[in-house]
Amino acid sequence: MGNQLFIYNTLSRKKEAFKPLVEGRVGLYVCGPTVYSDSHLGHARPYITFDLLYRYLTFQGNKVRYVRNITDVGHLEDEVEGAGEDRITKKARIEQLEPMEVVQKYMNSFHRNMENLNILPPSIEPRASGHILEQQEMVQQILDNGFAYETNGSVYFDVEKYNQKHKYGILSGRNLDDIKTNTRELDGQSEKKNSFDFALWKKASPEHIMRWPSKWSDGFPGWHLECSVMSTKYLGEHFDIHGGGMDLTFPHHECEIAQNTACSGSGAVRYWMHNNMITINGQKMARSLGNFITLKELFTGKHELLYQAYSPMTIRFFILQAHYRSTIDFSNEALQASEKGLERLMAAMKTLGELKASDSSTVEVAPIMEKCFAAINDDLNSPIAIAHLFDGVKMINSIKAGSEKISPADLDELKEFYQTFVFDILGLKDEEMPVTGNNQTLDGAMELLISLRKDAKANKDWATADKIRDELNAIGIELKDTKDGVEWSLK
RNA sequence: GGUUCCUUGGCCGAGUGGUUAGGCAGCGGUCUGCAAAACCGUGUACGGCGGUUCGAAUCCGCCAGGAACCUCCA
Repeated sequence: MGNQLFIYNTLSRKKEAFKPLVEGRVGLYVCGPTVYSDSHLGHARPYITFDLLYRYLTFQGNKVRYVRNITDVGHLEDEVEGAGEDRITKKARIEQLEPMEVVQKYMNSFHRNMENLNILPPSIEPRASGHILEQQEMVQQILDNGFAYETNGSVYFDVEKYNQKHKYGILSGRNLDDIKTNTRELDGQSEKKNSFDFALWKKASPEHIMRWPSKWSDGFPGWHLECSVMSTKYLGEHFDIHGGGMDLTFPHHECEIAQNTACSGSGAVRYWMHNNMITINGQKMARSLGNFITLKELFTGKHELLYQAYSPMTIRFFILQAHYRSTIDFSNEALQASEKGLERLMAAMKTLGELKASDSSTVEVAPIMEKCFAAINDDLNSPIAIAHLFDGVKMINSIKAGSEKISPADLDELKEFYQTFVFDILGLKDEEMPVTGNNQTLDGAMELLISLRKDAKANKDWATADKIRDELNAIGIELKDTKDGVEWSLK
């Protein structure tokens, strides 16, 4: 019980004890990005959330196969704007690039962002364009099973027929009758029996560059197919966890379930997990709404809404300070608070490493460790875990100040715990700029200035001492007089 | 219009019936030649109105405001 992970399953709308299909092995699939522009803050959330899950499951001793796809085929654009072109094709035309060049460019940028955020790479990162044959096979299988029909070279999923045998809408809590009365009429639906049917294979219009031959037409796979296909291929017909943003619940994940069920007779996924959105002024941050800030802009501070740059770890910590199923609101104030909080935590980590043990403890280390693990076990409640880590920070500082004592055994345990929990599980890292090492000339000059200032201070020549400090500050070097001597850093 | 969800102190954000969330800011203090930093301590809350209960931020109802999904979307 103590080490039992509970996760909230969208399918049951309850927290459930997580038991992998095969003891000690976990199959995890997460919807990856469509690579047609730079990732924004909102995109960081699922990848950080599921990175935490991946790290924790691994820490628990599971062998985890983590599959996260790259969508490089391009989903259909809004008909009004894109006139049937997919997003990648459209972007290619604007930038005068080959579609695959666009894909490569933004995939590289995505990978850089992920590395910056200390997000571990998945075990397999399959690309939709590399699984066209498998997708065609699944289309055929669904056709053979009688849950799809072909019209003008396109193949559509027959939702009504599916619903007669299985239930459509189990994940999002919808029923077909409601959908029938509430689905808007969109262009290009004349080919479909019903507006809520969705494409499995789409015939390409003449201007559509990304296309593949098939027995139905030269075209491209449907919106939702790749995840069904690639999860099945790498994780099997049944696997443990599928994650993604809440906005994908319907229709994307609902359709995935329908496709898998239409193929094999049952859904593939045992636990569906959905992270909530990042908002800005209370509204969802989204590419389509134009209210997004890219990760690159956050890291460099180059965006009109940003007061300053925020480091990748500040972003990671900011996201971990909210529970993944709650919305989290972007603001400079919130990010600055996270930055300060993270600095405090990291400073305590350093202090912990330098702590001296006494012969006995006046503090208890076990409760903190237990509470942190209990929090993560409770549906990845990272904000609670972090709150308990801060209780530990207070304890660490008190030991340093001498008002509390810690035994050698407790100290070892505490060190080991913080190392594991903060770095390995939460995936934070110390990103403090190295003060020395990159420029020996500068180091030497600084040593000289600090030593001159020390002499001035010894002579109570405050004018000279302050001049050195203030003028260094003016050119971007900060001096701090600490108990352990003078520290300097580039601002 | 349909479905689902949210409303916590100056800000962010936990918390599902009784016990301090936590971070940031503020305030007080320690340290310091001064400053900064650091550390310690500390107040303010549960959208409104009813109801259930010995007791509700937490359960129920109504009202107000907001959001997500229903269309690509993390």
